[in-house]
Amino acid sequence: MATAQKETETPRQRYRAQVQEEIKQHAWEQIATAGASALSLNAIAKQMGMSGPALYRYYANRDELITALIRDAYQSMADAIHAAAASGGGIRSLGQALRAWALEDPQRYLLIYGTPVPGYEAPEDTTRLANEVMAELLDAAGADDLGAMPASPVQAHLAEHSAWAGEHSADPPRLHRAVIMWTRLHGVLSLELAGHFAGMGFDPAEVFAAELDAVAGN
Amino acid sequence: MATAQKETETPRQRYRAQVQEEIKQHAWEQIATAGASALSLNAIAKQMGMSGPALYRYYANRDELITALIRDAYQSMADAIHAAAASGGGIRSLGQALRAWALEDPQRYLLIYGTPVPGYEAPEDTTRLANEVMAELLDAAGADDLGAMPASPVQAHLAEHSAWAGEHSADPPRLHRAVIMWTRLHGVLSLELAGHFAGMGFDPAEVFAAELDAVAGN
DNA sequence: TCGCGCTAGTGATAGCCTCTAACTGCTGGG
DNA sequence: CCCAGCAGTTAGAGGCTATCACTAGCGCGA
Repeated sequence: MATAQKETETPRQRYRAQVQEEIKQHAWEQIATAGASALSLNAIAKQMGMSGPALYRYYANRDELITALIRDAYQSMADAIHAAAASGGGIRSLGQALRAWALEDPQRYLLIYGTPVPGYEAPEDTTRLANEVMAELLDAAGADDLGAMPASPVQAHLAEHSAWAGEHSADPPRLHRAVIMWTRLHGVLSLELAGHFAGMGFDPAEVFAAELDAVAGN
Repeated sequence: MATAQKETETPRQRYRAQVQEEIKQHAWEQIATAGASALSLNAIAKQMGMSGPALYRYYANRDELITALIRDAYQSMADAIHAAAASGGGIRSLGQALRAWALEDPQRYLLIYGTPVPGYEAPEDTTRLANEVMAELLDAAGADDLGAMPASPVQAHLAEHSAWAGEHSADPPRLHRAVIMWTRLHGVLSLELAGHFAGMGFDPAEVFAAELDAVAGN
């Protein structure tokens, strides 16, 4: 069968994929405890009982491994958002799902939204996944009443540059709500994850929930 | 004079301070072009025409240098905010000043608000500077009409945990406005600096200005 | 089933990095 | 004017990424 060519995996390919997965798992453990900048291929190799250069059979260099991790992080986020959207709780449940996903592994969130390396260019498929997430936000942005979003200059501006919004590109209030949902939730979440609320005593969850309410239009 | 003891700087002290300043300047150049993770003491030493270990006379280790840079970044931000507050343009001019300061050197902003290293603990005086900035936000939060901030659960919660707010700790709407000013502006700004709006076509300045309007109560 | 090609893994090595240790030579304060 | 202390040096340990030349064995095609 001509189509089976793709389905059939040789034992070698299977082994290869398995080892790549194991490498990523060890990498996640390192990142979770010491951050992405401390990730060491050497240390991973030792943990797996093999000697340094062997890893280069599986990832051409450190950047390629990190890129694979970023890809997985995006995928994981998209899955979480998608699941929340599918269960149909509207903006609030989607926002809470995002927060839960971020708190589950802060460094995973920061791998996507943290400090970028100046030269780094995100690969094509991660922007595709980012667009998927935006599409989900746009869908959710229409679930609640949009009457609470009065026309404003920024809506006009967003409507003029709305190629990213796909089918919803002609709905200015919706574009606006999707954008502020993204920026406001990220604002609270990233400050919380970075520990900037640490000494202040209040509960970030309360602020997050309030922002979620504000976005939903209360 | 007993008091002159502190004022008088020996030539050695002066030289020392001067070299420390020069080291920081080279460090900023490196950070601006390649990010904080790529900062190399060795490279700085070579740029200054001296050999590696000499720098350890001035900073005990890499972390101490980075801490000094973070301190300077906080100070610079506090100065910018303070100048904007002093010129009295209210929330909007303060927000625009913050954005201008951040865009002037993105990596400097990210040194404060970017991905933290898990083990890192901010030194005492940076939290003092952070509090200064918050105090400025709290002052500005009262400049415009607070009637646009209806009572809400989060205001009650913030009022219960408001030790960080100093003299304004008994003014729930003001606390709330200061917090959302912080989180919302940071939300837009950090996504812009990290390049997450890159492929979308709209102007981050418009979104930023709209958020500023929303905080001011329009 | 046999043989060979390809692949996984090895050690050696170059070139970075941080940071320590031992040493030298200048300088400025008493 | 002299010597304590400070700046700067070289050497080196131990970490990292990454390349190279090599070996050993798996599994595909004949």
